[in-house]
Amino acid sequence: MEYRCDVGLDELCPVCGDKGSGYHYGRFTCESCKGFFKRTVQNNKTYTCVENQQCRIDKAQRKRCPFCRFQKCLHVGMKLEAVRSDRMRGGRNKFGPMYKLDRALKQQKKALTEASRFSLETSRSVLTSSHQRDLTFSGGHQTVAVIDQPSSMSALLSSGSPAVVQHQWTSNTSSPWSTEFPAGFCIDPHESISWTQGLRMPELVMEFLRCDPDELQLQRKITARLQQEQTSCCRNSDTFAPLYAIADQLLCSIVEWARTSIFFKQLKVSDQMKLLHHCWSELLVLDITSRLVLHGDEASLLLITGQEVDLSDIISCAGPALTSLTQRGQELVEKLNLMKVDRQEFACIKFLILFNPDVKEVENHGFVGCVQDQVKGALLEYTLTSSSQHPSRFTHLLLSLSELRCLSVMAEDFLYCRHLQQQPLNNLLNEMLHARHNWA
DNA sequence: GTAGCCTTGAGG
DNA sequence: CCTCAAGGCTAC
Repeated sequence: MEYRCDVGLDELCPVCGDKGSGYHYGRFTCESCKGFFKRTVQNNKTYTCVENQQCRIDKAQRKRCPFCRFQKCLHVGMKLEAVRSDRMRGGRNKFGPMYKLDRALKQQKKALTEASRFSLETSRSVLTSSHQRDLTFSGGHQTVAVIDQPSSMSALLSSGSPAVVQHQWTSNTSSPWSTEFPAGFCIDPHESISWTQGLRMPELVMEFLRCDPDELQLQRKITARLQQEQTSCCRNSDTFAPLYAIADQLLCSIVEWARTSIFFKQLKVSDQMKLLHHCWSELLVLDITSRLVLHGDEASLLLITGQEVDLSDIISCAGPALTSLTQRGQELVEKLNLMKVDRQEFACIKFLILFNPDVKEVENHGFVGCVQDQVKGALLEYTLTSSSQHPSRFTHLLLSLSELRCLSVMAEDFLYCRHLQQQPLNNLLNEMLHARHNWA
C-alpha cells in the first residue's frame, strides 16, 4: 500500500523498517508507528516489557512489545511535544523548518552517495594517510608553533600535536559519541557508514564545544607572545603593534582549532588551506565578537589577555578607516547580546563559516557541503529545543552571519591597506592577506 | 489495540 | 490556491 508518495524519499521507518509515509512527530516514519506514538502519548499509556527491554522491533514483531516499540520511537527522535495536548487538527508546528531541512539534506545526501562513491573512498584514504602522518611527526621537534613565532599555515596544518591523537578517529574505529542507533533527524539508520559517522545532533553540538580551544591556555600563549614582541622590537612606534600581535596569535589559534577539529581533520591539507584562506578574517572577527558577547562590556574591546581597551580610544587613534568597522562591529555585538547568543551557538557558527560550500576550489567539495548541512541541522535543532519560544532564532543567527562577512571584508581591506603602506605585519596575517589577494 | 485512510487548517 | 503534518474514524 502506498498512501503517500514522496518523490525520492521512499525510505523506511527508523522504528520498524516499514515503508515511511511522511514526517510524524519529529521523524520520517511509517503510518503505523505514527498512530502508535499518537495513541501512546494522547492516552498517557504505560507499558511493561516481559523480556529484558531489548526486544527487536520490526514490521512483523512491532505489535509484540509496545514498551520497546515506544522506547525505540523516543530513541530515534520522535518528539512527545509534537503531539498536541489541545488535539487541534491541521496547521503546522515548530518542526516545519526541521522537516524541510531534513528533506533537503536527504536529497543532497542521496545525490552524493550516488554520484561520488569515489569521493568517499578518497576521503577515507586521506583520513588514513593523515593519521599516519600525525604519528610520524608526533615525536619530532616540530611542536605547534604558537609561542614560537608562527610559521606558515601549511606548517601549522602539517604539524602534529597531542590534541590530534586525543581526538583522532578514523573510519575503522567507532567514534566515541556514535550511538548504536543514531537519533539525529538527518542520519539514515539504514546506511552502514554515514559521512559523519551518525552523530546525534545535540551530541554534534557538544562535540563542537569540545573542539573549542582552552581560553586560559590561549591567554597564556598570547601573553608570552606579547612579552616576546616587546623585547624583540621595543622601538616599534606603532601603538597598534600589540593588537596586531594578538590578532596574529588568535589567527594561529584559529588554525590550530580547525586543524584538530572534527570533520576538518578529515580533509586534505590542500583543501584545509583553501577553506582557511577563505574564512580566516570571518573567524577572527567572530572570535573577537563572541568574546565580547560572552564576557565583555559593549563600550570596550575585551582582549584575550583580559585587558579592556576603550573603543573610543581605538576610534580616535585609528582614523576613519577603522571607525565604521568599529561602529558596525559594536552594532553586531549589541544585536548578538540582545539575542543572548550562547557558546553552543557560537561553536556551530564557527563550523558554518569554516565549511563554506562556496569555496569551489576545494577538491572534496561534496564533503564540505555535507558538513555545512549537518552543522545547520545541529544548530537548527539546538535553537528549536533551547529557545522553542523563538522559532525564527535560527534564521536570525544565519542573518547575522552576513553582517559578520561584511565586517570581515572591511577588516581585511583595512589590514591590506596597512600592508601596502609598508607597515610590517606579522607572519600568518601576512600570508592570509596575500593568499586572498593573489586569488582575486 | 492496530493501522490504513480521511479531514483539517496554518503556512507558503 | 496547494502542501503536508497534525488529529479522527473505523474495519479488522
